[in-house]
Amino acid sequence: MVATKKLKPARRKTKPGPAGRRAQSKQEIRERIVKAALGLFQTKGFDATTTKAIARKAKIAEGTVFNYFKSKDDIALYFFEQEVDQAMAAVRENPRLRKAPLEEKLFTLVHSQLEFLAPYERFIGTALIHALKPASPLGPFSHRAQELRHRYLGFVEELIAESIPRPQHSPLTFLAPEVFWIYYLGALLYWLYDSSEGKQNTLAFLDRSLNVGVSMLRRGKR
Amino acid sequence: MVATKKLKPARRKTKPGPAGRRAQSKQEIRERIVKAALGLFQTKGFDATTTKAIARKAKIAEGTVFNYFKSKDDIALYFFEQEVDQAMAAVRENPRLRKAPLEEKLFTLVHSQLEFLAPYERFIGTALIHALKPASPLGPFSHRAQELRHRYLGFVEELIAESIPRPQHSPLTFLAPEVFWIYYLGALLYWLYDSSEGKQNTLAFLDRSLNVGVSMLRRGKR
DNA sequence: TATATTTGGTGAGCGCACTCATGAATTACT
DNA sequence: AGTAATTCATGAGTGCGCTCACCAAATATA
Repeated sequence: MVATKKLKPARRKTKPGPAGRRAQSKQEIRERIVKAALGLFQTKGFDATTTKAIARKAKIAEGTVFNYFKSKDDIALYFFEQEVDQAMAAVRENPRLRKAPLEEKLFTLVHSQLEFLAPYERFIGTALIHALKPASPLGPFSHRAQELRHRYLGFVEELIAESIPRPQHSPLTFLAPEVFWIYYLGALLYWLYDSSEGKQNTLAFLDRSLNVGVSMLRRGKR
Repeated sequence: MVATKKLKPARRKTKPGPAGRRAQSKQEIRERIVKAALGLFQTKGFDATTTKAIARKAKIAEGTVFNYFKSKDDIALYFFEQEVDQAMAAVRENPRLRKAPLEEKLFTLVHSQLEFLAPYERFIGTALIHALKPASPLGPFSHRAQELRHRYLGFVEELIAESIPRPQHSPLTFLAPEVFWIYYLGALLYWLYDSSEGKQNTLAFLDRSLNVGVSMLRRGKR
């Protein structure tokens, strides 16, 4: 029963400095984890990145990662939350867009998302593959990602509502946000494989397809 | 090559057992695995079912499971393949449907799928949760499930093509199979939570929504 | 029948994501 | 200040899905 175990006294690196308060340190560690994880995701891919490696790079114990994120998928999800929030804010806070046509708002939305993702292209690629696996808790239709998706769809619905007058609503209008969600996934794939300079092919594709889509929405009254 | 024959005391190793042929045994084991897995999925849920338990119930070693299926997800996928194939066959082989309107064919398709799934409701529930996780390799958008999804979408596209004349094709028609895929997922969820007798609410929902959807497709020309 | 080749079941073992009892560092209370 | 209460980093441990070297049984070849 009595195990002669090497009990290493848990040594904590006490920063002698005017050590930040708890909350401060918490925020800092959270950022260290995200930064370490994103770096590894980008260089090694999502699956090949272990939580142990993330912890090592963030200079914390492996278990600590799970004090901040419920799962490895959650770390990636956190990143996508930032991506979506940032893009929605970009649309909302642009006064020029206030009275712009719907297709322009949607273009800005997707464009902002892609800009945010740009530095992490490799990560996005591996994460998307991972996410599209039928069992992925990170997937674009997953339970875990539901809240984020819901927020995004709600926002798109809002944009549509303020551009398409009520009486024109058709069953298609009701489905539009869902369709747009799929559309965004398609655009992401297009973007990932777009090797044109500055991803201009993707931008052109967005422009054209959004025009077609929105005009279909307008015509589709009743 | 040149045989230096050695004479050894003959060792009879042949077990008098009714040794089945290899192929026969293979098929049998495969079925044992599927049956054991489905049983456990249904009673304990997908996640809570371990491959060890499946092996134990199928009376084989754990490793053997992976000689027949690449992963645990693949076992579930195999089940869904049967489901889809069966439903497509039900539509194809029903002569009455030959000249029936599109909405009727689609209704039969989905209805057949639901009938097949009926005895495994609990399993479907847990599997769907599992599958909708962003990282699930079983998920409805996963890489692994891609082939099955492709087959299904191709079939739906065929049905649409033989009902909607070419010149009426619009961008919407192009997207229709993808939309229908989402629609099917929605219907599955509806069905899972439908506590009405004989799931009649789901059937009514299917009837109404397919009528609306198909007529939209017809009107949406050009 | 005797020997060579192939098939495929086996289960210990691996690396993984994730858990948990522990106790040190911090905060709250007096 | 001292002391109690709380927070939370820690890392060995757990159980998982899955791999692999092994070798017996089945089959092919003689």
